[in-house]
Amino acid sequence: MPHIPDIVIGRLPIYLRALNRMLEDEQEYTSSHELGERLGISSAQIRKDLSHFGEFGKQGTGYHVEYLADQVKQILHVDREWPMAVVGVGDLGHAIAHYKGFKARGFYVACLFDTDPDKIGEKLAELTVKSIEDMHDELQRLNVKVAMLAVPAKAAQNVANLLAQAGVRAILNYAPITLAVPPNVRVQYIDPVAHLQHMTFYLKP
Amino acid sequence: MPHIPDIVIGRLPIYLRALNRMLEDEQEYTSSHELGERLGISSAQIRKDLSHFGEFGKQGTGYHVEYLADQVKQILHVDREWPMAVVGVGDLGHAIAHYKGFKARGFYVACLFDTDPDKIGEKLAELTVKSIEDMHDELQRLNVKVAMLAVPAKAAQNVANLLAQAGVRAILNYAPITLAVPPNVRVQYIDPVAHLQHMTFYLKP
DNA sequence: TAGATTGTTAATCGATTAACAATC
DNA sequence: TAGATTGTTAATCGATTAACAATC
Repeated sequence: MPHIPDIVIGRLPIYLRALNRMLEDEQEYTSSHELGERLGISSAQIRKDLSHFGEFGKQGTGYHVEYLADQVKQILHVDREWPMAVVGVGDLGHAIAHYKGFKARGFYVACLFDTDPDKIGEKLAELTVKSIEDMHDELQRLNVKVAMLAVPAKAAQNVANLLAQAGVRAILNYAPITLAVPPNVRVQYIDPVAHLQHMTFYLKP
Repeated sequence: MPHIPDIVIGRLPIYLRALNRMLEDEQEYTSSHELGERLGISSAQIRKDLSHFGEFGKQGTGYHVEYLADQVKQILHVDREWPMAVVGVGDLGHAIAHYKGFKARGFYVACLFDTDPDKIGEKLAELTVKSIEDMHDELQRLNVKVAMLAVPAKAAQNVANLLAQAGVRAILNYAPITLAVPPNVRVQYIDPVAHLQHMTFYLKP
């Protein structure tokens, strides 16, 4: 597996999402054409993307949905359940902690942190909110490599530093700010307002 | 303004985010180099992107932060406040309804909808949750063109159809499913798990 | 066998970058 | 003036698509 473009990796979760949907509908086989049609992507791109990782289809019949889903899960390393930390238990942190959809897709919330003394000690989705002070030790103890960052923008960079120091390697950042992190740490951004602004460009007022 | 690549539009909100940050820090001027360094983007790309829309800088001194921010806001049509509908008031819908960050960036939540009779009538952030049955009329009345979709995956496509029929032109979809919509409706996706899976690819287990 | 669909190659398309004259 | 930085052009780089032999 040499030199796979990051943009290809970014599409695999989308493919997996569609495959899971087909599995729910008890569909046994699919094709690059069908998958492409559903996702608004060309069939050629889907075949090319998958070809980076192996040969998963059969001429004439296409792809076995369950088999392909299993393969993509392996490729993305979500054929297991990654423990995650959630930092910041405001409204968003609560919603994340209660969300039921992680397990089926390779993750679970293993611990919660906040700085607010009123929140520390709070019970939430079978977990107790801990202080940021205890974060380093807890992350090491639970072997947490993945974190979701749901704190105010002002606090985000500082928390990111602490996470990196504690060995976290992947941060999903909900704060509307670009983070600076060491090269061995990956960051992905969730900024709903940025998506909204992207769309209003095309809206004639 | 002919033929501007969509990928360029997608970066403008990121630029705007950084400019707002600089404004908060009372920084008067910036350069494509500084902006690029902060965002992990080349300075050439930033200059090229902006050049699609006009000439906003001065040789030698760079860009006036406030002026550029105002221009980008105009380009994205967020020099106003767009009323939004939120459909689905579960944990996520609650978090969205309570979120304070929309106004400053060009949006506000104007109405809330759900199908659950237990939730209809509930007061939430100064708004009353309405039935999906009333959605069409309410959206027309409030002239809502933008919606956030926070319902379960199973219900999402159906709600998207209703939104499109009611004249909504931009949908921010939190359900982990690709939607089929008429060509005059734009959709953006927020799938946190997809981002997590993107990152675990690079994590050696 | 005939029809369908893969995986792959080569061609096309589009985006990013490097370089620099213009100029504040 | 000297230094800095823009906007733009042309070159480079990379991603997407079209086409098709292979084959189920």
